[in-house]
Amino acid sequence: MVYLLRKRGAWWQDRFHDIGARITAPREIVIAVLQETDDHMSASDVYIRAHKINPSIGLTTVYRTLDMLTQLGIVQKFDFGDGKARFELVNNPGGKKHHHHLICMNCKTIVDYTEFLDEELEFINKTQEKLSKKYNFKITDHAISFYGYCDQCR
Amino acid sequence: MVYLLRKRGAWWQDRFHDIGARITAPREIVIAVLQETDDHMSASDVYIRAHKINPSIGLTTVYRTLDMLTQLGIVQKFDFGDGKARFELVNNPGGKKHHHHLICMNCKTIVDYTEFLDEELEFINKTQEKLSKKYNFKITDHAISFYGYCDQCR
DNA sequence: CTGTATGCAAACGTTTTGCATGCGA
DNA sequence: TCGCATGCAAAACGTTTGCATACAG
Repeated sequence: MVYLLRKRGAWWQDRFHDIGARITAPREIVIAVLQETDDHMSASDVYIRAHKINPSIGLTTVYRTLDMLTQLGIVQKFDFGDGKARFELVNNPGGKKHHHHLICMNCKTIVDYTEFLDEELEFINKTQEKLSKKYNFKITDHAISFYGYCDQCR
Repeated sequence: MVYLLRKRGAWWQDRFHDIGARITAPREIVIAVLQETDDHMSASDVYIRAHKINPSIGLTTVYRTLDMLTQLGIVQKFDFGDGKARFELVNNPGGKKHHHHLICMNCKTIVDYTEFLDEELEFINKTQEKLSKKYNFKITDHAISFYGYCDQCR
C-alpha cells in the first residue's frame, strides 16, 4: 500500500527524496529527454532537446543534473574519444537493456550490442568477485568496449 | 638476416617507415617517455617529462605525436573521467602487459590489473568473433573497465 | 521562511588550428 | 631540394564556478 502510494511518482523520485534532493522542472525534463531517446547524448544534445521543451532551462543545470544522476547511478557517463562525455539512462523501466559498445575509430559510430551477455555475465561476475577481494574495491559497474572499424570504414 | 638488420632500429621505427612518417627527435622522445613509466600519462604529463629531456619540444607536437601513435595502434588512449585523456604504450617489448582498469569513482585512482586474463581471453575472443560477424566490424582492440570505490573511499 | 536549485556570464583547462620556420630523407 | 614536422600564439571547445535570484519543501 505504502509502496503503491510511493509508486505514484516517477520511478526516480524515491531516490531523490532519499537524499533530500528536490524535484524540479529542469530535473524532470532532463530525465524525460534521456528517456525519450536511445542515442548516446552529450550534455549539449540534452540541453538542446530540453530547451525545446522549456526554453528557460540553462546548460549549466543540465550539466549539474547529469552529474548528479551519474553519482546516483541513474545515468552512466561514457567517453568515446570525441572530446565530449555521453550519457545514458540505466536500468529504467522500459528503457535500454544492459549493453556494451562497438566503436568505429574512424567515423566514431557507436553500435550498442546486447547479444552474448550470458557468457559475459558469468565472466564478469567471476572477475568482479576476484578483483573486489584482491584490491578491496566495492565494484558497482563495468564497461566493455570493442574498438575497430565499421563496415564503411574498414 | 634482413629481419636482424631491420631490428637494429627501435622497435617502432619500421611502422613509421611503412607509412612514410619521419623519425624525428620529438617523436623519439615522446616514445621514450612513454616507455620509461608505468603511469597513465596525460598529454601534459608527457610534455613535462619530454621538456626536461629537450626543452625545445612543444606541447602541440606532443599532442600530434600521441594522436599519430594512437592511430597506429602503438599507444592506447583512455579517458577516466577527469577531463584529460591518458595514454599508454601497448605491446611494446619490455613494456606493460595486457591489462585492464579498476577505477575509483570518488578519488579517480586507477588500478591496473593483469590477473584473470585467461578467462578473459576466451570470453573476449568468442565475443569478438561473433560481433565482427554480426556487425561487419574489423575489431582491433578492446577495453574492460570496472567502476566502484577503492579501499579508502568505500 | 529557509536553503537548495537555477540561470547567466565569466573563468578554466584541455585540445586544436593557422602559419611561418626547421629539418629529415 | 621538397615537403612533412615543428613551435608558437591564438582560438576553440567542453565543462566548471561565482553569484544573485527563484522556488520547492
